[in-house]
Amino acid sequence: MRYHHGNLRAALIEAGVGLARVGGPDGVGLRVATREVGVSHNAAYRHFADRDDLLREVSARCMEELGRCVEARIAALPEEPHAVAAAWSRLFAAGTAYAEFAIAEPGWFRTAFGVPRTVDSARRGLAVDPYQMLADALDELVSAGAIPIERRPGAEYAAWSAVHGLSCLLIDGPLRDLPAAERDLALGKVLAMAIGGL
Amino acid sequence: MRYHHGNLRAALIEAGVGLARVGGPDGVGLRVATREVGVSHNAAYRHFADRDDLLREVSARCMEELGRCVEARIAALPEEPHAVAAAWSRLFAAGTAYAEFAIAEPGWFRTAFGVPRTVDSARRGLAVDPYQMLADALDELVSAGAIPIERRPGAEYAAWSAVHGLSCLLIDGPLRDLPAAERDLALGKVLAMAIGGL
DNA sequence: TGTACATCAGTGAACGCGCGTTCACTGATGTAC
DNA sequence: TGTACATCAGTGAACGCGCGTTCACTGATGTAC
Repeated sequence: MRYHHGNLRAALIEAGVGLARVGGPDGVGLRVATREVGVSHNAAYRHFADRDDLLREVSARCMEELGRCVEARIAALPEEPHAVAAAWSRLFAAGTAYAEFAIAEPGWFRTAFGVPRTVDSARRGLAVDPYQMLADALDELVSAGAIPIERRPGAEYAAWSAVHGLSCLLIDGPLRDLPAAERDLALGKVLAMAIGGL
Repeated sequence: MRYHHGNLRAALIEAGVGLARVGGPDGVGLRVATREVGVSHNAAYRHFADRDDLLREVSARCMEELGRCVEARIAALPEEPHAVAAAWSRLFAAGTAYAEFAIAEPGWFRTAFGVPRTVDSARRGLAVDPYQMLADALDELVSAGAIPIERRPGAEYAAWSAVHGLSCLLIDGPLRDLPAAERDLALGKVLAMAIGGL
């Protein structure tokens, strides 16, 4: 370890992401992150104003991680010539990936959403933005004629809420211990409702 | 303050509920609760195994608080002779009350859902159970013929997820700073989707 | 090409905080005789 | 009706933890002359 680390800021964020994975937002601390990187605990203050500053950065990375998951699932979709069917299956894939991410990586999921950031900072500059991907899929449905345009405003709230809510209930809430089969039923129901209700 | 408090357990839970209201689950501690009640910090160990024990109890109270809110809203509904319409409007009222509770009392809402409890302990013995109230409303819709019975299984997951997800996004998530008007639009959309999708 | 010096990025010790938890204790209560 | 004693519900001091943050510092880097 050189005296001048060279990339300490990035290293601390990466360490923070690792901590968030295990312990959620509460698991991200300055001392533990610097320890992990192998640097004295207040070297961090050269790169972050305070602990919250680091945490916000980590939270943004977690959000991106989620975005990448959704993106990958959509990219893996088979060719679908019919535009409407393609848009629906993109929406379906996005919802599935979202919920599965929450179950597979609850720490990241909690960190992505459980940290106070302004709407601006929450989305500006994100490499991949799950909310934007959802909005895009809905726009495609409208332009393909599958959804009447007058139902479009606010539709992303509805779709997002449904999938997000299930995710929350499954990882933190009363549905935490649902057996996997029941979980899949619930996910199917949620997606069917979201799609049927649009 | 008598040496023997007489009802310390209940007093500590009540203090905990007050702390949760302000600070969410993290705001509930043994020391701060005992301080609030005016008793030495480890008198609590006569009544709770540890901090988590208190927190679980407080969490259950928060869940009941939510249940009472939903219940009150339903009880305040005007007479509606048509059974189907009555059931729909009960469902609508429940969803509205749920989201409004989350916005009005985010600390309680987070404490109700953010504390690890088994499915059993999360619901057994609750004076009022929001989940049960939702399931009841759905059952009524089925028995009134408004929902075909084959769509009933899992429907509570879908409806619950939608409203719960919106609540989470509004209090902790990226929709935190949504202006009130936009918030109402979102709630309307979510409820319309939930109802349309069932 | 070498040297002086400003600037930057780390170090290490220390402070103070609030927390959960344990210990040995003491004051109050109720019950058996 | 009174007394001895077990039981219960509190007290107060202490331990140890990890945290965020501040301080004065020193080693490394790069730039002007």
